Amino acid sequence: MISKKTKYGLKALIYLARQYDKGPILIADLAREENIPKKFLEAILLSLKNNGILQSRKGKGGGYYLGRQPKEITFGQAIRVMDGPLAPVPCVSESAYAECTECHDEFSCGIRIVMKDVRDAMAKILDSTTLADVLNQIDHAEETQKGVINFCI
Amino acid sequence: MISKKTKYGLKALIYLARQYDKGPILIADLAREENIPKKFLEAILLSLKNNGILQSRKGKGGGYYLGRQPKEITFGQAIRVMDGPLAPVPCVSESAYAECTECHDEFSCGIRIVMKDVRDAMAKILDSTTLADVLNQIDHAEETQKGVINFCI
DNA sequence: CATAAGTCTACTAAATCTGTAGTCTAAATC
DNA sequence: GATTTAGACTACAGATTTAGTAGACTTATG
Repeated sequence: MISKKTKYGLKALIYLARQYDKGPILIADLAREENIPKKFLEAILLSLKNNGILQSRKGKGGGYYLGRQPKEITFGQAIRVMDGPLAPVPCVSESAYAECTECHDEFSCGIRIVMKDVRDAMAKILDSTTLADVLNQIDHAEETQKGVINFCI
Repeated sequence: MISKKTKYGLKALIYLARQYDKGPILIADLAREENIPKKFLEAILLSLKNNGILQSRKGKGGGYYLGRQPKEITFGQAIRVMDGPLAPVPCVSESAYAECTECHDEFSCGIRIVMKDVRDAMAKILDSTTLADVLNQIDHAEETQKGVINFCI
Protein backbone atom coordinates (compact mmCIF):
# COMPACT_ATOMS: atom_id res chain seq x y z
CA MET A 1 0.00 0.00 0.00
CA ILE A 2 1.23 3.48 -0.81
CA SER A 3 1.07 6.04 1.98
CA LYS A 4 -1.25 9.04 2.08
CA LYS A 5 1.82 11.15 1.65
CA THR A 6 2.54 9.50 -1.68
CA LYS A 7 -1.06 9.72 -2.76
CA TYR A 8 -1.14 13.43 -1.92
CA GLY A 9 2.13 13.96 -3.75
CA LEU A 10 0.96 12.19 -6.89
CA LYS A 11 -2.28 14.15 -6.87
CA ALA A 12 -0.29 17.36 -6.59
CA LEU A 13 1.99 16.36 -9.46
CA ILE A 14 -0.94 15.53 -11.70
CA TYR A 15 -2.53 18.85 -10.81
CA LEU A 16 0.69 20.73 -11.56
CA ALA A 17 1.10 18.83 -14.82
CA ARG A 18 -2.38 19.89 -15.86
CA GLN A 19 -1.49 23.53 -15.13
CA TYR A 20 2.00 23.21 -16.59
CA ASP A 21 1.82 26.36 -18.70
CA LYS A 22 0.10 28.49 -16.05
CA GLY A 23 3.18 29.45 -14.04
CA PRO A 24 3.71 28.86 -10.32
CA ILE A 25 0.78 27.42 -8.34
CA LEU A 26 0.21 28.32 -4.70
CA ILE A 27 0.46 25.56 -2.10
CA ALA A 28 -2.72 26.93 -0.59
CA ASP A 29 -4.64 26.60 -3.87
CA LEU A 30 -3.36 23.11 -4.48
CA ALA A 31 -4.24 22.04 -0.93
CA ARG A 32 -7.77 23.46 -1.22
CA GLU A 33 -8.47 22.03 -4.69
CA GLU A 34 -7.22 18.54 -3.89
CA ASN A 35 -8.33 18.41 -0.24
CA ILE A 36 -4.86 17.95 1.17
CA PRO A 37 -3.79 19.32 4.60
CA LYS A 38 -1.78 22.38 3.70
CA LYS A 39 1.11 21.99 6.09
CA PHE A 40 1.50 18.34 5.18
CA LEU A 41 1.50 19.22 1.50
CA GLU A 42 4.22 21.82 2.11
CA ALA A 43 6.57 19.14 3.37
CA ILE A 44 5.73 16.81 0.48
CA LEU A 45 6.29 19.44 -2.20
CA LEU A 46 9.52 20.50 -0.53
CA SER A 47 10.95 17.00 -0.67
CA LEU A 48 9.87 16.67 -4.30
CA LYS A 49 11.68 19.92 -4.94
CA ASN A 50 14.81 18.78 -3.12
CA ASN A 51 14.83 15.77 -5.41
CA GLY A 52 14.62 17.82 -8.57
CA ILE A 53 11.06 16.91 -9.51
CA LEU A 54 9.58 20.30 -8.65
CA GLN A 55 10.80 23.87 -8.60
CA SER A 56 9.49 26.79 -6.62
CA ARG A 57 9.61 30.54 -6.39
CA LYS A 58 9.25 32.49 -3.16
CA GLY A 59 7.47 35.74 -2.53
CA LYS A 60 4.57 37.30 -4.35
CA GLY A 61 3.72 35.57 -7.60
CA GLY A 62 5.57 32.53 -6.31
CA GLY A 63 4.47 28.95 -5.88
CA TYR A 64 5.37 25.50 -7.18
CA TYR A 65 5.77 24.18 -10.71
CA LEU A 66 7.19 21.11 -12.39
CA GLY A 67 10.96 20.96 -12.67
CA ARG A 68 10.74 19.23 -16.05
CA GLN A 69 8.12 18.71 -18.71
CA PRO A 70 5.25 16.37 -17.76
CA LYS A 71 6.56 13.80 -20.23
CA GLU A 72 9.91 13.79 -18.42
CA ILE A 73 8.54 12.99 -14.95
CA THR A 74 7.55 9.42 -14.12
CA PHE A 75 5.47 7.93 -11.33
CA GLY A 76 8.47 5.80 -10.43
CA GLN A 77 10.66 8.81 -9.73
CA ALA A 78 8.02 10.47 -7.58
CA ILE A 79 7.11 7.35 -5.63
CA ARG A 80 10.74 6.60 -4.83
CA VAL A 81 11.15 10.09 -3.38
CA MET A 82 8.08 9.84 -1.19
CA ASP A 83 7.70 6.15 -0.34
CA GLY A 84 11.23 4.88 -0.84
CA PRO A 85 12.31 2.07 -3.16
CA LEU A 86 9.78 0.16 -5.23
CA ALA A 87 11.34 -3.19 -4.44
CA PRO A 88 9.47 -5.41 -1.97
CA VAL A 89 12.79 -6.42 -0.41
CA PRO A 90 16.00 -4.34 -0.24
CA CYS A 91 18.08 -7.10 -1.83
CA VAL A 92 16.35 -6.64 -5.19
CA SER A 93 16.28 -2.84 -5.18
CA GLU A 94 18.10 -1.10 -8.01
CA SER A 95 17.90 2.36 -6.43
CA ALA A 96 18.65 1.33 -2.83
CA TYR A 97 20.19 -2.13 -2.80
CA ALA A 98 21.00 -3.53 0.61
CA GLU A 99 22.46 -6.92 1.34
CA CYS A 100 20.09 -9.40 2.92
CA THR A 101 21.06 -9.87 6.54
CA GLU A 102 19.12 -13.05 7.02
CA CYS A 103 19.53 -15.42 4.15
CA HIS A 104 22.58 -17.62 3.75
CA ASP A 105 22.94 -17.24 0.01
CA GLU A 106 21.33 -14.43 -1.91
CA PHE A 107 21.39 -16.21 -5.26
CA SER A 108 19.42 -19.20 -4.10
CA CYS A 109 16.94 -17.32 -1.89
CA GLY A 110 13.42 -18.20 -2.99
CA ILE A 111 11.93 -14.97 -1.72
CA ARG A 112 14.51 -12.94 -3.59
CA ILE A 113 13.96 -14.82 -6.85
CA VAL A 114 10.23 -14.11 -6.81
CA MET A 115 10.49 -10.55 -5.53
CA LYS A 116 12.99 -9.70 -8.23
CA ASP A 117 10.30 -10.46 -10.80
CA VAL A 118 7.77 -8.41 -8.85
CA ARG A 119 10.10 -5.43 -8.62
CA ASP A 120 10.88 -5.59 -12.32
CA ALA A 121 7.20 -5.76 -13.23
CA MET A 122 6.40 -2.76 -11.04
CA ALA A 123 9.38 -0.77 -12.27
CA LYS A 124 8.52 -1.52 -15.87
CA ILE A 125 5.15 0.17 -15.41
CA LEU A 126 6.03 2.96 -13.00
CA ASP A 127 9.27 4.02 -14.68
CA SER A 128 7.62 4.26 -18.07
CA THR A 129 4.46 6.08 -16.98
CA THR A 130 4.93 9.83 -17.16
CA LEU A 131 2.68 12.59 -15.91
CA ALA A 132 1.88 13.35 -19.57
CA ASP A 133 0.78 9.74 -20.06
CA VAL A 134 -1.45 9.95 -17.01
CA LEU A 135 -3.11 13.17 -18.21
CA ASN A 136 -3.87 11.43 -21.50
CA GLN A 137 -5.26 8.38 -19.78
CA ILE A 138 -7.46 10.54 -17.56
CA ASP A 139 -8.80 12.42 -20.57
CA HIS A 140 -9.41 9.18 -22.41
CA ALA A 141 -11.25 7.69 -19.43
CA GLU A 142 -13.48 10.75 -19.24
CA GLU A 143 -14.18 10.58 -22.98
CA THR A 144 -15.10 6.92 -22.71
CA GLN A 145 -17.40 7.62 -19.80
CA LYS A 146 -19.20 10.35 -21.71
CA GLY A 147 -19.45 8.01 -24.65
CA VAL A 148 -21.13 5.40 -22.54
CA ILE A 149 -23.61 7.90 -21.19
CA ASN A 150 -24.45 9.15 -24.67
CA PHE A 151 -24.86 5.60 -25.86
CA CYS A 152 -27.29 4.93 -23.03
CA ILE A 153 -29.39 7.95 -23.95
CA MET B 1 8.33 -3.29 1.13
CA ILE B 2 7.10 -6.47 2.69
CA SER B 3 7.23 -6.70 6.47
CA LYS B 4 9.55 -8.94 8.46
CA LYS B 5 6.47 -10.88 9.43
CA THR B 6 5.77 -11.71 5.81
CA LYS B 7 9.40 -12.55 5.12
CA TYR B 8 9.46 -14.90 8.10
CA GLY B 9 6.21 -16.49 7.01
CA LEU B 10 7.40 -17.08 3.46
CA LYS B 11 10.64 -18.58 4.72
CA ALA B 12 8.67 -20.90 6.95
CA LEU B 13 6.39 -21.93 4.09
CA ILE B 14 9.34 -22.70 1.83
CA TYR B 15 10.93 -24.72 4.62
CA LEU B 16 7.72 -26.66 5.21
CA ALA B 17 7.32 -27.24 1.48
CA ARG B 18 10.81 -28.70 1.36
CA GLN B 19 9.90 -31.06 4.23
CA TYR B 20 6.43 -31.75 2.87
CA ASP B 21 6.61 -35.54 3.23
CA LYS B 22 8.33 -35.51 6.62
CA GLY B 23 5.24 -35.03 8.78
CA PRO B 24 4.70 -32.21 11.31
CA ILE B 25 7.62 -29.83 11.94
CA LEU B 26 8.17 -28.19 15.33
CA ILE B 27 7.89 -24.42 15.59
CA ALA B 28 11.08 -24.50 17.65
CA ASP B 29 13.02 -26.30 14.91
CA LEU B 30 11.72 -23.99 12.24
CA ALA B 31 12.56 -20.93 14.32
CA ARG B 32 16.10 -22.16 14.98
CA GLU B 33 16.83 -23.25 11.41
CA GLU B 34 15.55 -20.05 9.84
CA ASN B 35 16.63 -17.64 12.58
CA ILE B 36 13.16 -16.41 13.38
CA PRO B 37 12.07 -15.30 16.89
CA LYS B 38 10.07 -18.28 18.12
CA LYS B 39 7.15 -16.47 19.71
CA PHE B 40 6.77 -14.23 16.70
CA LEU B 41 6.81 -17.22 14.39
CA GLU B 42 4.11 -18.88 16.51
CA ALA B 43 1.72 -16.03 15.76
CA ILE B 44 2.57 -16.05 12.07
CA LEU B 45 2.04 -19.77 11.64
CA LEU B 46 -1.19 -19.57 13.58
CA SER B 47 -2.63 -16.95 11.27
CA LEU B 48 -1.54 -18.98 8.25
CA LYS B 49 -3.33 -21.92 9.79
CA ASN B 50 -6.47 -19.89 10.46
CA ASN B 51 -6.49 -19.00 6.79
CA GLY B 52 -6.24 -22.59 5.62
CA ILE B 53 -2.69 -22.45 4.35
CA LEU B 54 -1.21 -24.53 7.16
CA GLN B 55 -2.42 -27.30 9.44
CA SER B 56 -1.12 -28.32 12.84
CA ARG B 57 -1.24 -31.09 15.41
CA LYS B 58 -0.89 -30.52 19.14
CA GLY B 59 0.91 -32.63 21.70
CA LYS B 60 3.82 -34.97 21.30
CA GLY B 61 4.69 -35.68 17.68
CA GLY B 62 2.83 -32.54 16.73
CA GLY B 63 3.91 -29.49 14.78
CA TYR B 64 3.02 -27.63 11.61
CA TYR B 65 2.63 -28.85 8.03
CA LEU B 66 1.22 -27.50 4.77
CA GLY B 67 -2.54 -27.58 4.46
CA ARG B 68 -2.32 -28.37 0.73
CA GLN B 69 0.32 -29.61 -1.66
CA PRO B 70 3.18 -27.19 -2.38
CA LYS B 71 1.90 -26.75 -5.92
CA GLU B 72 -1.47 -25.61 -4.53
CA ILE B 73 -0.12 -22.81 -2.34
CA THR B 74 0.85 -19.50 -3.94
CA PHE B 75 2.92 -16.59 -2.71
CA GLY B 76 -0.08 -14.37 -3.35
CA GLN B 77 -2.29 -16.28 -0.93
CA ALA B 78 0.34 -16.20 1.80
CA ILE B 79 1.24 -12.54 1.37
CA ARG B 80 -2.39 -11.47 1.49
CA VAL B 81 -2.82 -13.27 4.82
CA MET B 82 0.26 -11.69 6.38
CA ASP B 83 0.60 -8.29 4.71
CA GLY B 84 -2.91 -7.62 3.52
CA PRO B 85 -3.97 -6.90 -0.06
CA LEU B 86 -1.41 -6.70 -2.87
CA ALA B 87 -2.99 -3.59 -4.35
CA PRO B 88 -1.12 -0.31 -3.80
CA VAL B 89 -4.44 1.45 -3.24
CA PRO B 90 -7.65 -0.05 -1.82
CA CYS B 91 -9.72 1.09 -4.81
CA VAL B 92 -7.96 -1.39 -7.12
CA SER B 93 -7.91 -4.34 -4.73
CA GLU B 94 -9.71 -7.48 -5.86
CA SER B 95 -9.54 -9.16 -2.46
CA ALA B 96 -10.30 -6.11 -0.29
CA TYR B 97 -11.83 -3.39 -2.45
CA ALA B 98 -12.65 -0.16 -0.69
CA GLU B 99 -14.11 2.95 -2.26
CA CYS B 100 -11.74 5.86 -2.56
CA THR B 101 -12.76 8.51 -0.05
CA GLU B 102 -10.79 11.29 -1.66
CA CYS B 103 -11.17 11.32 -5.37
CA HIS B 104 -14.20 12.78 -7.10
CA ASP B 105 -14.55 10.11 -9.77
CA GLU B 106 -12.94 6.72 -9.47
CA PHE B 107 -12.98 6.00 -13.19
CA SER B 108 -11.00 9.05 -14.17
CA CYS B 109 -8.55 9.00 -11.25
CA GLY B 110 -5.03 8.99 -12.65
CA ILE B 111 -3.55 7.28 -9.61
CA ARG B 112 -6.12 4.53 -9.81
CA ILE B 113 -5.55 3.94 -13.52
CA VAL B 114 -1.82 3.44 -13.01
CA MET B 115 -2.09 1.46 -9.79
CA LYS B 116 -4.56 -0.91 -11.39
CA ASP B 117 -1.87 -1.93 -13.85
CA VAL B 118 0.65 -2.29 -11.04
CA ARG B 119 -1.68 -4.48 -9.01
CA ASP B 120 -2.45 -6.68 -11.99
CA ALA B 121 1.23 -7.11 -12.79
CA MET B 122 2.01 -8.08 -9.19
CA ALA B 123 -0.96 -10.41 -8.92
CA LYS B 124 -0.07 -12.09 -12.19
CA ILE B 125 3.28 -13.11 -10.75
CA LEU B 126 2.38 -13.76 -7.13
CA ASP B 127 -0.84 -15.65 -7.79
CA SER B 128 0.82 -17.96 -10.27
CA THR B 129 3.97 -18.68 -8.27
CA THR B 130 3.50 -21.72 -6.03
CA LEU B 131 5.74 -23.08 -3.32
CA ALA B 132 6.57 -25.96 -5.67
CA ASP B 133 7.67 -23.46 -8.32
CA VAL B 134 9.88 -21.70 -5.82
CA LEU B 135 11.55 -24.95 -4.72
CA ASN B 136 12.31 -25.67 -8.36
CA GLN B 137 13.71 -22.21 -8.94
CA ILE B 138 15.90 -22.48 -5.84
CA ASP B 139 17.25 -25.84 -7.00
CA HIS B 140 17.85 -24.46 -10.46
CA ALA B 141 19.69 -21.44 -9.05
CA GLU B 142 21.92 -23.71 -6.98
CA GLU B 143 22.63 -25.91 -9.99
CA THR B 144 23.55 -22.91 -12.07
CA GLN B 145 25.84 -21.63 -9.34
CA LYS B 146 27.61 -24.98 -9.08
CA GLY B 147 27.90 -25.01 -12.85
CA VAL B 148 29.66 -21.68 -12.77
CA ILE B 149 32.07 -22.88 -10.12
CA ASN B 150 32.84 -26.07 -12.06
CA PHE B 151 33.36 -24.05 -15.18
CA CYS B 152 35.87 -21.86 -13.35
CA ILE B 153 37.81 -24.88 -12.15
C1' DC C 1 -1.00 -38.39 35.09
C1' DA C 2 3.14 -36.34 33.13
C1' DT C 3 4.96 -34.32 29.30
C1' DA C 4 5.05 -32.22 24.86
C1' DA C 5 3.56 -28.90 21.81
C1' DG C 6 0.39 -25.71 19.80
C1' DT C 7 -3.25 -21.73 21.31
C1' DC C 8 -4.54 -17.63 23.25
C1' DT C 9 -4.41 -13.16 25.82
C1' DA C 10 -2.14 -9.33 26.96
C1' DC C 11 1.45 -6.48 26.98
C1' DT C 12 5.42 -3.27 25.44
C1' DA C 13 9.12 -0.79 22.88
C1' DA C 14 10.26 1.20 18.73
C1' DA C 15 9.33 2.95 14.39
C1' DT C 16 6.51 5.15 11.00
C1' DC C 17 2.73 7.88 9.48
C1' DT C 18 -0.07 11.86 9.60
C1' DG C 19 -0.55 16.19 10.83
C1' DT C 20 0.13 20.92 13.43
C1' DA C 21 2.43 25.29 15.17
C1' DG C 22 5.50 28.72 14.78
C1' DT C 23 9.48 31.00 13.15
C1' DC C 24 12.76 32.16 9.44
C1' DT C 25 14.12 33.58 4.76
C1' DA C 26 13.73 35.24 0.14
C1' DA C 27 11.34 37.76 -3.44
C1' DA C 28 8.23 41.26 -5.16
C1' DT C 29 5.92 45.57 -4.80
C1' DC C 30 4.80 50.06 -3.17
C1' DG D 1 13.74 50.23 2.09
C1' DA D 2 9.51 48.84 4.43
C1' DT D 3 5.84 45.85 3.77
C1' DT D 4 3.70 41.98 2.17
C1' DT D 5 3.67 37.49 0.18
C1' DA D 6 4.82 32.88 0.06
C1' DG D 7 7.92 29.12 0.47
C1' DA D 8 11.67 26.89 3.98
C1' DC D 9 12.81 25.11 8.21
C1' DT D 10 12.43 23.32 13.06
C1' DA D 11 10.13 21.01 16.36
C1' DC D 12 6.74 18.56 18.15
C1' DA D 13 2.69 15.29 19.00
C1' DG D 14 -1.01 11.86 18.43
C1' DA D 15 -2.24 7.62 16.09
C1' DT D 16 -1.11 3.50 14.03
C1' DT D 17 1.72 -0.31 12.76
C1' DT D 18 5.57 -3.34 13.45
C1' DA D 19 8.26 -6.46 15.98
C1' DG D 20 8.70 -8.97 19.74
C1' DT D 21 7.91 -10.99 24.77
C1' DA D 22 5.61 -13.24 28.84
C1' DG D 23 2.78 -16.35 30.67
C1' DA D 24 -1.26 -19.02 31.25
C1' DC D 25 -4.32 -22.41 28.74
C1' DT D 26 -5.57 -26.46 25.89
C1' DT D 27 -5.01 -30.76 23.72
C1' DA D 28 -2.78 -34.94 22.41
C1' DT D 29 0.47 -38.84 23.43
C1' DG D 30 2.46 -42.47 26.15
